[in-house]
Amino acid sequence: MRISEAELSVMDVVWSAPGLAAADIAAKIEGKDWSDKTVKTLLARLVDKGALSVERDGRRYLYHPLVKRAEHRQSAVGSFVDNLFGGKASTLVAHLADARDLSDDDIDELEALVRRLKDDR
Amino acid sequence: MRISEAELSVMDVVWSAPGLAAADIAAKIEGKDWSDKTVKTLLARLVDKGALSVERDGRRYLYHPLVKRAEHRQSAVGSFVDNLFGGKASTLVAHLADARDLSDDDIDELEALVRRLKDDR
DNA sequence: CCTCCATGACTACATCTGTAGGTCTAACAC
DNA sequence: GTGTTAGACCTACAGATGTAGTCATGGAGG
Repeated sequence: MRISEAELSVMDVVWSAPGLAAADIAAKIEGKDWSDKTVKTLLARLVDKGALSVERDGRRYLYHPLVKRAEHRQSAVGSFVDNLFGGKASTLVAHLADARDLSDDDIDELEALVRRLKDDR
Repeated sequence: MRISEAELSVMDVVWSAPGLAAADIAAKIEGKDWSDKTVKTLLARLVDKGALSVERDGRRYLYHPLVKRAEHRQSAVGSFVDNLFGGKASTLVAHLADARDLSDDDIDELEALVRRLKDDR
């Protein structure tokens, strides 16, 4: 189940605040100047795809995520690495360093990850 | 300039062997069971987008990359991090370990990379 | 020369995406 | 109870994408 870029903006809101109605979600979307109709369409598509569930609340619907953000991120990272880097995660990371300046935090995080990985193996 | 998933398979071949004709490229595409027409269409679209250049060779065309693989990877990684991880590279990295089993090689490379990054800062 | 085939050129078409617009209905304000 | 309106429901439509098919044409082979 693929979640498109526009849909992802909607999911982001639902993930961080589950149980909102369409209008509230539309209001909380940042960066995009979308009509509420647009947001409704995206919500409907997400429900269709099984990414969101709806709960009736009087005359409105409240939206809840059916897929977890972490799950989605994981599968997205997986296909991304496969598509662009022939499945080699280290190649991705190498490009990450070029693509954007890694912050000290980023580097620390990487280091911690490496330590964890080495302990595990 | 966005390169779609199918187009990327074509680019992969052109990147690793520039200067081939359409039929040869089609033959070298792995994993996909595409008609040569499909490959031709993708090539045409890539030329349109300015990702490939053509060089006439008698009655055929030879294809050369106009964008470098590394450049494309970098910009793709950039948008990916922005879209999915709010621009935080470390969040991506955190998910990397879960998304796929990293090979020992991957881990070694990661370690080397971290060392380099730490030296630089 | 005439035929056949490899290639290019153009066309096709369903689906997905981004981005809305209209209509209908039920609840809320009076 | 009647008009107003928020929200649901359906429809629209252009561009991107995946996946090909048809037509024309210039060389290669006989």
